[in-house]
Amino acid sequence: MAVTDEAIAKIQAMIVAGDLKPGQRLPPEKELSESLGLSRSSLREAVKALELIKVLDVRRGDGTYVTTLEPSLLHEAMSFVIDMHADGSLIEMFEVRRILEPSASVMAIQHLDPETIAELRTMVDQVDESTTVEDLVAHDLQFHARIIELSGNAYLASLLAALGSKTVRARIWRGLTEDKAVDRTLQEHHAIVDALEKRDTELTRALVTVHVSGVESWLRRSL
Amino acid sequence: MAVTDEAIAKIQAMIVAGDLKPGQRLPPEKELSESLGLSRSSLREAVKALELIKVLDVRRGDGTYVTTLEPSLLHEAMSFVIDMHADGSLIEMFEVRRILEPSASVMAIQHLDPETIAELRTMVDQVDESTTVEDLVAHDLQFHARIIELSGNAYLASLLAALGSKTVRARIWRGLTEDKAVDRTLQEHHAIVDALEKRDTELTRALVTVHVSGVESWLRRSL
DNA sequence: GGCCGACGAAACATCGGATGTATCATGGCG
DNA sequence: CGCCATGATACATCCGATGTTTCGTCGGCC
Repeated sequence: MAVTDEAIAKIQAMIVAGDLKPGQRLPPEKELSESLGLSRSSLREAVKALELIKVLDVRRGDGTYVTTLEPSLLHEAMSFVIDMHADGSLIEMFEVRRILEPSASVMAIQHLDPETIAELRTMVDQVDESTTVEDLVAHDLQFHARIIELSGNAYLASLLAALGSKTVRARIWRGLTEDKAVDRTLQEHHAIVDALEKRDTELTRALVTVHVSGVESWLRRSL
Repeated sequence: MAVTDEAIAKIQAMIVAGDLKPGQRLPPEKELSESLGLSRSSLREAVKALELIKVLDVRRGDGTYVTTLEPSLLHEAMSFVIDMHADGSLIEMFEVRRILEPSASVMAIQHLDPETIAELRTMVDQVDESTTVEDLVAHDLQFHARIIELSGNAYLASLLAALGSKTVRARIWRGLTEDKAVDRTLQEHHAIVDALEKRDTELTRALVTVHVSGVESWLRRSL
């Protein structure tokens, strides 16, 4: 194994072992490279790799820090990969979303309070047929993200966020709007909020499933 | 933005745009660094980062290639992050698995043939109470992986593979075996194969849910 | 006494080149 | 025809120099 890969493994090990805690600052590059037994250049390659997946946070002129290592990390690491795939694999990603999102929405019911319901309703009311495509995409993203976040499971939220990443969703919407499916989507969003408010788990699950499946079938037709 | 980050973005863009296709070889480091307008050292940092998440494959003495970019890429990117978390977040990860795995198993029914059933059955029959812990972990991993693979959705398989990664599962098993839950696990594996053979979707879903939940509740109790 | 700006130390950013090593294709030799 | 030596190519690693950013400190000013 290359020295750089060893360095990556060692840094990871230090984090897992707790020698390096979230938020903690790493020794200077020179120092760390010496203690790990490699050159500064090679160490920098290792650090850069760990920075890409958001494990380390390099602050120029200051130092290198371990990030919070929260579940949202998954989102970062995944979206980079997902954004590169897309297109042919969109259907498979939607299948996964169709499995996860209904359950996530049902889980959200446990954490709902009147204010949150109101917040969701306001969100849906802010858009109508006259809204621009960009705003619609933003709304859809925000609406689903908020509900998912309420599931209380950060990993779940992170996965779904990655699956519905901006790039991917924008591509879909561009096509969808042409078919005038906007009304239907907004209607469904309304219905979902209603079901959540009633704390109706079965209905929520069904509505979200239908909602996601709708886009999925459109996708299948148009490919 | 740092030149290295720009380079990462440019390479990613080239892949998305199709200028770099899977399997294709990149220009030599020197050449590419010149055309991207940075030094070889900096380019190497970019390449190393992309190599960590398995987007690029560097073959010493030969050249750097774009990988196949298959969905299994997700697994690589995710497990690195997941292996670093674990412990406190295990429950949340199991919640996600409990949502995904039953559906994946049901999807597998569509792709089952007699040979595959036999394969699964052999797998289960190969272990009993006298098996070592290591072999049990290996069996469990293999059993679930095989079923998941049969779902036909590579992203789904990749996600579940990452969630049930070796490290994570090994930790669980170590504790589970102490509670003599091995019999129960094997019994459940048998039941799952039976349900799959009968192509009973409801039963399969229920059995897998119970199976995963069993570990999950044990986890909750022991934390 | 407190605020603010200048200055210097610390740390990362980037570069260019030198040297080592693995891989592959080629051409000669048996 | 097949095997092996060899050279070209390309990545691996290191080193040292220089630029840029950030932060904390120390004075001076209000």
